[in-house]
Amino acid sequence: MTSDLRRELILSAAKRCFARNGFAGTTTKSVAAAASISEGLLFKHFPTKSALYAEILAEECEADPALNKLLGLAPSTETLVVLVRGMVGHFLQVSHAPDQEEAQRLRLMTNSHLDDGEFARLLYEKIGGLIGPAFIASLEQAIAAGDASPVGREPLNLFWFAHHTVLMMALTQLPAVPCLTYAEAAGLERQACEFILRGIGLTEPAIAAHLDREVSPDFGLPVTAESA
Amino acid sequence: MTSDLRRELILSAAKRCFARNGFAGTTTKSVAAAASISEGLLFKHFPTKSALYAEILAEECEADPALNKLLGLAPSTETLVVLVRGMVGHFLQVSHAPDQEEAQRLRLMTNSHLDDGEFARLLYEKIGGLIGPAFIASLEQAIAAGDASPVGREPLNLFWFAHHTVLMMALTQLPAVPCLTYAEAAGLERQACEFILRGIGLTEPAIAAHLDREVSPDFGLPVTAESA
DNA sequence: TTTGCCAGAGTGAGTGCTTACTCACGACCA
DNA sequence: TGGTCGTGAGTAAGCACTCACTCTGGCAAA
Repeated sequence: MTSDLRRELILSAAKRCFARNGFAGTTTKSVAAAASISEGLLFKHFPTKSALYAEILAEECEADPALNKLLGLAPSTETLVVLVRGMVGHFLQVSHAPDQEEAQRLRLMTNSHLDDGEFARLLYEKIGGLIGPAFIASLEQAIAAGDASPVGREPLNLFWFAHHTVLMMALTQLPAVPCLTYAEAAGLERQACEFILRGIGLTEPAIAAHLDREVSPDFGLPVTAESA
Repeated sequence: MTSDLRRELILSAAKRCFARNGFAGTTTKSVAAAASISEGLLFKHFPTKSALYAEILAEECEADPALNKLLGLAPSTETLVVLVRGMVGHFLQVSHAPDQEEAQRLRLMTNSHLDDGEFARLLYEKIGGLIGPAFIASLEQAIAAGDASPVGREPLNLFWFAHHTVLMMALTQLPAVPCLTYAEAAGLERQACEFILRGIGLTEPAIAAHLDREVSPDFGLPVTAESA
């Protein structure tokens, strides 16, 4: 097997381990076992456990393919709703998605908050830089169109409030037995969307009008930077 | 020194260690050092490291003194605003509070989400059981008074959305270098309150009227169950 | 084609150190 | 004098990390 391929396999296995057990809770032995290699070989590819972890975090900061189509949409109330809806839908799927890719990212992200926060900071900067402008532009358009009341001078904060709400929702659903059971789970996505859209200032009629439309399935996707 | 007092000192020291480093990242040696005793004595009081951790989590589920006055208030729009304002104020103080007591609780809570979630589940049940009814009653009163529009059939979910927003805000501010820097930090508390109050359905006039009032300093307190 | 060689993939039994946990024994006090 | 608070030097297991070694495939010389 080539060195590069082996590296990737190790990184993939290690990501699973670190996401599930945190840095201190993960042993190099367990990573080697997960990658089906000896510990010796592991250390041929990565000089230390820390270096391996650092590389995983760095890798998670890269790339974000499917997000771009969202950001390419023209600013409008509709785009704003699609954005929020995509964000909510994306995070609510985290715990159910089969590949666990997003759950791993959420775990790494949360672990970072409890650690030095550096990884989380990078990711927040990335997310804010990517989605922030589109969010703000659409919110301004919505205000201009009379679909939203202007609230406060810091629309980006509103975006973060929305992000916080759904990220924490996903976090409560992460364990095998969820930490929190929401009432009427069927309508949860809709309820969360409404809460957020009202929170950022959209009017009731605008919310009702846009949420009752069907949304293109293409848009129910990413938001933690990089998609599944 | 009496056995009971020693126990308490150990628990307090251990809580600090576990909160900062998580379970796997904490050594019994470091706990003993933090409590200024030998490891031997530590194991005289607690049979295993796990038992010590379990006791800390169990202890965190107890008691909640200053919260009761909030819950004793008559249901009303005013009470609802006071409640939300208290919740926001409480969580925004978490990272700045000198005693770190609340920061520790937040760390334990977050760690639980990444673990089996059992501790978080207990705490959510407790919080929901305590504050939920008061929140719902006040929201219904607000609707009856015309201060809020009725939205959805599950008001408790709205409470959790609000809780999520502020808990995540606190989490981003936990590391020495915050993960996220909000625009216009001075007005942040106000902005978060407005976001939440709008989100749960309060009308703009009602929000403006109640948020512009001064709030009694007694109410800026707890919400994670048990106060500082 | 065969032979000899070598770079690098891969191993597993180590290394010393740290970990959770124990135990024999002193210090203090009713 | 017995109980219990407290210690510090253990122990075995587990940790991150190393090293001497084998195996394999490709390639140039014979």
